[in-house]
Amino acid sequence: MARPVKIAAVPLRDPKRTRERILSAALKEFAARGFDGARVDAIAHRADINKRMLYHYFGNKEHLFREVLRLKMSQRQALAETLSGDPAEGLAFWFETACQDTDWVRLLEWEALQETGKRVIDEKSRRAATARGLQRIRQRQSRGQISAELDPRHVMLAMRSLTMFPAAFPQLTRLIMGRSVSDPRFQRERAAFLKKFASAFQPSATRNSLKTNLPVKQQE
Amino acid sequence: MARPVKIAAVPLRDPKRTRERILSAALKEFAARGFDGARVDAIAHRADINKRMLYHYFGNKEHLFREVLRLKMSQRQALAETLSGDPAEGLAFWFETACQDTDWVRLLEWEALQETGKRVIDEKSRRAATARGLQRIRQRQSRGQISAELDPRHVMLAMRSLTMFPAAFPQLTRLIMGRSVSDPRFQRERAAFLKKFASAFQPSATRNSLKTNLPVKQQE
DNA sequence: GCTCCAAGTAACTTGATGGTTACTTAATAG
DNA sequence: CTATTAAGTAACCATCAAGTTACTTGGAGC
Repeated sequence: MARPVKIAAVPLRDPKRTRERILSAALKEFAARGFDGARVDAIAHRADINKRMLYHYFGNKEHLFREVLRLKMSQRQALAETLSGDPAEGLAFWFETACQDTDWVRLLEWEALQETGKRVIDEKSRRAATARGLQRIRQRQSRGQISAELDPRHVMLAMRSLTMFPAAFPQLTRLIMGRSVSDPRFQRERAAFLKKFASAFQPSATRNSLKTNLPVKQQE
Repeated sequence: MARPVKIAAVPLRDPKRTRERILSAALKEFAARGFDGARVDAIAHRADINKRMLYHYFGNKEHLFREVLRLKMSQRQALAETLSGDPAEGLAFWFETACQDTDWVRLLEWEALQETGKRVIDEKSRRAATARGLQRIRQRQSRGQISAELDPRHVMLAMRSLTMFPAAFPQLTRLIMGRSVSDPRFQRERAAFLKKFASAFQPSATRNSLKTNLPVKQQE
C-alpha cells in the first residue's frame, strides 16, 4: 500500500501487451497464409483486439508484415550466434530447429516467392549475420573440421539446403520418405543420416577415421 | 482449292488453342503469384481471352489451378524418366534444370505452403514416379556408384535438397553467395561444386580415386 | 441454306477485405 | 480535480475480384 504502484490489479489498457498480441497473432497468420492470403480481420480476431488497433499500432498490413519479419529475424540471428561446434552436430541441430520452427521456414518461403530480385527486408543486418556465419565456417576449416578445399559460401548454401528443405517442402518429403516431416521417427532418422552425411564436409584425411558409428560394413 | 480443307485460313474459333492459351497464361500467373495472389482477370488478359471462357473450360479458379499443376507434373515426370547416369552428373543436371524451370520450383513451393498434410494433387502417379526414382538409386548402389550404406530415400531427399534449394530460396542464395541465382557465373560455380560434392554419395572406396579434378592441395 | 450447339462477349452481382470515420474512455501529468 | 492524449470500439465505405447472367455468333452436319 505504501509503494506508489503504477499498475492496477489488471490494467484495462496495456499497450505493450496489445502490441505483442498483434505481432504474435500476425506471425501465425502470415506464416500460415502468406501476405496475400492473410486476413487482417483474422489477425485481429486471433489477437482478440479490435481491428482498428492494428492500424493504430502498425499503420497498415504491409508495415505489420515487415515488423513481423524483422522481429523473427532478430530472434533467429540471436539463436544463430550462440551455436558453434562441428558440422556433424550442427547439421542435425539446424535440421531439428527448422522442423520445430516451421513458422520461420514458411516466412522465408513466402519471402522467396515474393522476391523481386531487389533488396530484401533487413538486408543489412542479414548480410552481416551471413558474413559472421561464413567466418565461423572458415574457422572450422582452419581447425580441420571442414575441408579447406571447399568454398565457405558453397558449404553454407549446401548446409542450409540440407537442413531446411524437408521443412520447406513437407509434401515432397512425405512422398519420398513415406512419413510426415513432423513425425518424430522421421526427424530422428534424418538427424542420424545428416550426422553420417556431414563427413562430406570433412577433409578427406579425417573423413573415415571420424566415422565412429559406422564400421564400414559395405557388402552385398 | 480441290482439297476439302476443313480449317479456314485463320479460324476465328479454336477451342484447343484457347484452352492451351489459358493453361499457359495460368501457369505463369500462378507460378508468379500463387493461388491467392493470382487474379483470374490477369490470366484472362495474359491469355487474351474473355474471362468467361476460363469458366467455360475450367469451371473455376481452383479447377484451373489443379489442371495447371497436373499438366506440369506430367511434363516433369516425362523428363525425369529419360535421365540416368551417376550422381555426380545427375546432381549438376537437376540443379541446372531447377534454375531454368523456376515456374516448376515455384509451383511446388506454393503447393508446400498450401499443404494441409492430406493427400496432394496427383498423389498416385507421383508416388509411382518417386518409387521409380528410388529404384534407380538402388540400381546405382548395386553398381557401386552410390554407397550401399545409405538409405535410398535419404539419398533422394538429400539430392532434391541440394538441387532445388537455390532456386527455391533465391533471396537466401543471394545473401550467401553475393550473386543472383540467375547469374550464369553462380550456376557454373555451383554445378562444379555439386560435381565435387557428389562424392559424398559414393562408396568410401571409390570416393577419393574419382576426384580427378582436385589434386588435394590442402594447405594453409 | 438452315439448324443447333459450342465458342465467345459485355456487363453485372455479390461478397469479402483493407482501410477509415467518428466517437468513447482509461490513465497519467500537473 | 482536471486537461490531455493514447488506447480502444462499432459501424461504415470503397474497392476489387470471383463468379454469373443474358446475350451473340461461327461453323459443322444435315
